[in-house]
Amino acid sequence: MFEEEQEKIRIEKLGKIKESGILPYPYKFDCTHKIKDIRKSKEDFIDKEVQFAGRILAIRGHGKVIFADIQDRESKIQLYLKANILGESFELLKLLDIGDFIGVQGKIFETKTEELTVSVQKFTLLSKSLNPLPEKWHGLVDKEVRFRKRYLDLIMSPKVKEVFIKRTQIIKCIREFLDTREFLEVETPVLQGIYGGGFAEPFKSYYKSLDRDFYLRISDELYLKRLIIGGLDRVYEFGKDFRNEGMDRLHNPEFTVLELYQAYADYNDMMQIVEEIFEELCRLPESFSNCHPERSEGSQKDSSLSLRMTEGLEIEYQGTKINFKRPWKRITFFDSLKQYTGIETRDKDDNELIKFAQEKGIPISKEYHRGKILDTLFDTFVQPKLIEPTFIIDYPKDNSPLAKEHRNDPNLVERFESFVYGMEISNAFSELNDPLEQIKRFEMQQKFREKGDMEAQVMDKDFIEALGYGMPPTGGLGIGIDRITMLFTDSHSIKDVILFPQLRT
RNA sequence: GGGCCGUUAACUCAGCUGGUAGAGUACUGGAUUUUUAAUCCAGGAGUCGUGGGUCCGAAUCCCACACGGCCUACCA
Repeated sequence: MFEEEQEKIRIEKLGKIKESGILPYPYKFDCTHKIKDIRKSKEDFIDKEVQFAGRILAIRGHGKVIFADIQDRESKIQLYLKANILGESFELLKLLDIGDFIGVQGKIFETKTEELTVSVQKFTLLSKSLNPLPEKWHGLVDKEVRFRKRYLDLIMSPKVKEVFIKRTQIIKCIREFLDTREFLEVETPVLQGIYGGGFAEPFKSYYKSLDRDFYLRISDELYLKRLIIGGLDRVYEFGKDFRNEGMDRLHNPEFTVLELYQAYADYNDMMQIVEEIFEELCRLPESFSNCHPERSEGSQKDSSLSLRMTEGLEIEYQGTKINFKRPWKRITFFDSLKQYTGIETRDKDDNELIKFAQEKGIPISKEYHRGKILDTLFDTFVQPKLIEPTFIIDYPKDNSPLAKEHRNDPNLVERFESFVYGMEISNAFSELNDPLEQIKRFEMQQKFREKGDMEAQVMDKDFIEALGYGMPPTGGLGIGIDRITMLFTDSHSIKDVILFPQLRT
């Protein structure tokens, strides 16, 4: 380690720093301000003394004067370091490098080019860096390195920082929304003996003490419902789910989901919650970009990419304007299929459907049960067309073993999924609370499983027992946090909104 | 799983009709008291992803592998 030319030079500098009795890695530094505070009301700060800290990102030497740029979490400011102000310590600047953390004390002023600047009276090394940072102009471009060394990405690109700050704001916003409505935030097991609540292959692990296989959860559903049974009435959990499947632009093997359950509510109430949450998210302030200094013209690929403000209830995603004004469009599952395939799938038997799919060049295995065939048709013909926020409602029973039968049609369940820009964003039911019916549904899944559908859900007897004690009518909802973060940060890939996305190791 | 593209200095890239490497940034030394992709002068820095093959000679051509990107398929 640290055997590159530049690293050796820095280690030599580190030695000199130590020799001169300076701690290269001191313990703390008191800041009176953050850089964004200074930028936000710069008139108030002119000639004022401030003390703050950050990482050096650029150094421009001019003999007896040195300019440097220093960056903290939200912002950046220029330092003016002058020999006859700093005296002897001016020489120590030679031992500093781009990448080092320093604390500074100085007065705010504007240069003749109107750049907000700190005239430094005193500086303190807070951490000596040994590795050189990526190039300042192009930044870090290589996507692999960006994901593997996200810290470098964050240092080099304000846009990336902005995305992840936004992500936190989104979660916080939803949490406040739910807390206000007296939902209780809870935590349920990630390690589960029986996985359930969704269709997916799990990650498998092994617990030595119990000599038993365990699974990483694919969903929080069955545990949260147990809490509804327990009388907690309104619960939610932000959590990671894990699915042992491929990864692409929209899928990461571990991903963040919000699930919430509300007693005495149904799926119509859940639709309203989705609409309201998105309305809140559209109102989130841009707290970051407007305190970051403008980049110069023609600079950096991302000068034009700074997160766009939402205007009213409209966002722009990948060049398309999307409006979240209530009410969102609602179409039943079968109507949407009819609209986009041109055929009434409800009237067709399985063989006719398979034939139709094959004529359209969609590979469908003969073993598919009806639900899966319909699902495939939906994914192919309908989902990509759902750009504007849309609720697809009233799904066939086969694929929804945890949803309650539709009040007007025994072949359907009260379920919806919401789609935006062709992406599935949420999934919700009027929850099935009839224990005997739940047994039947699990048995049906068991049959699918025996026929080779390894994603069919597994019978969970303990859950049935819990249901046997009585669960009130309940509405349940899951929202994909990664995907809504993509929407609100105009990110093309899920990897752009997960700090450390899964990569091959 | 399939297709296309990529992997060269710490970073961003050039070099690819085969003759064993080049620029900018960064770094080092020097000049410079309002610069901001600072500028000017000088300099150091690369087992050209890995392993094979063809050839007198491979960053360059061929094969395999690894990692990545985009698209596509699967998986909700």
